[in-house]
Amino acid sequence: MSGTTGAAPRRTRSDGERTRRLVLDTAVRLATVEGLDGLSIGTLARATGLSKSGVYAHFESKEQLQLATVDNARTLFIDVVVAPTLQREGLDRLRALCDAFLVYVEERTLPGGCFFAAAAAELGGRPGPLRTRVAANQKDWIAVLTEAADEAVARGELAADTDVATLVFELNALVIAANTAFILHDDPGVITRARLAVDRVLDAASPT
Amino acid sequence: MSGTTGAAPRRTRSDGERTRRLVLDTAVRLATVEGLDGLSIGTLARATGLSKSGVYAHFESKEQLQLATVDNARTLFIDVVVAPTLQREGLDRLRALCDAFLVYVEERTLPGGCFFAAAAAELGGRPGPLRTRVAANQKDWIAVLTEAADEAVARGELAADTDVATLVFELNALVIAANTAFILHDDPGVITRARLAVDRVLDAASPT
DNA sequence: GGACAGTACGACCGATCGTGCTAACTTGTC
DNA sequence: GACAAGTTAGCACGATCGGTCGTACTGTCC
Repeated sequence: MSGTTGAAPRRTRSDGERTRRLVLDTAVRLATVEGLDGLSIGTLARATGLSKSGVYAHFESKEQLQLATVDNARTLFIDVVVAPTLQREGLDRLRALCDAFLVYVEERTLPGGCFFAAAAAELGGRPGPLRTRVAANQKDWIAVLTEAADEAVARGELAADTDVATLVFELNALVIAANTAFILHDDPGVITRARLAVDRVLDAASPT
Repeated sequence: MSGTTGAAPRRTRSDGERTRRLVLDTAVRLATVEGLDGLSIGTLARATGLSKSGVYAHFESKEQLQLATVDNARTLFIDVVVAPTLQREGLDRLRALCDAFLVYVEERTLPGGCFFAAAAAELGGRPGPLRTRVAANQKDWIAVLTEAADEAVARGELAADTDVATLVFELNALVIAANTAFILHDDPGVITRARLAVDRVLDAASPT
């Protein structure tokens, strides 16, 4: 049906970057539901309204697309969760980080919950560049939490003998578990429970 | 190469059930790495040495195979994690449950870690019979933990005013986070850290 | 005003996907 | 020894997979 007649809207040159971002933003959203591997070029093309090769033109391979998707998810995570807490410090910031993560989940910023929680579970057992990059991002997140916790200890807002690594492990476990349960059971109550648990953990580490 | 000559070993009639179990056991192991959706009939055939139709003969559809795989994973989980703690009671049993789970992860009983952790992350955002069944199993696990914790409170091994639901949420979060981190980073240290955190949480809830 | 890099399309490739159908062969029952 | 039931393999299907190719159009630079 679509003849060779040029009735279609013409593309300007700078539309390339915009299209690339559209593809990657769509990829991040889709990947939280279908998984990074379940995400197919065809699905991505349909979701963006492009043709398969139109999508493919921006990436040299599917793996490159997946890597770019991870990077895009990182940017989004930083914007939504980390950046808003940058002007806070110490314990205040630590609480803000946990809360921002829970808001990011409960507001369904991404349809399938936290991108990195999904990616970590999917790629965990499969060595390769993708897993490496996801793991690095996860470590960065732990480092952000650790930095805030260390600062809280230095300021005397948490007990001086606090085992920061274990504390951070606990906090991360709580918010990730909230993400999983929220997505799996569609139950907003688990977010509330996670907030309660975060408070309890931080209170337990408060200086005597 | 394989001609029509019947040189292959003949199967006895009761081999059907055995083959079905072989397929399902293989499916559980593979699913922790490839995901329940990433698992394909062809891969499963290759891994078991059967032909594609030989695998398929035991199930009416791929979804039925997936559901049977979930049920098989449930049986394995009960055998490995829950059953060994049945003769214990109260706080002792609660500790044993957490520890058994961590052993189940650290010994790589399944190559991709806990089956249900992987399945929950994969199917979370996708409503359907599969997600429903996975969610039900997850609730059962929480119920097992809750039962032990309630008993511990009743026996006075945990403080009478313990918020059992939040405590169980915390314990589950810790062991699941250990699973994810262990698989993602190949780091046995996180198991140790999780044990530490479990002890801390339980100690914090001990009666005054 | 060409040359050129960028952008997007449709057609197509071999491989694999889930799923049927049929045939060969085994075992247990009569 | 015939026969039903069960078990597995072979083969083929339409669809979709990741990926390539040739083509047409765009804006930019010389």
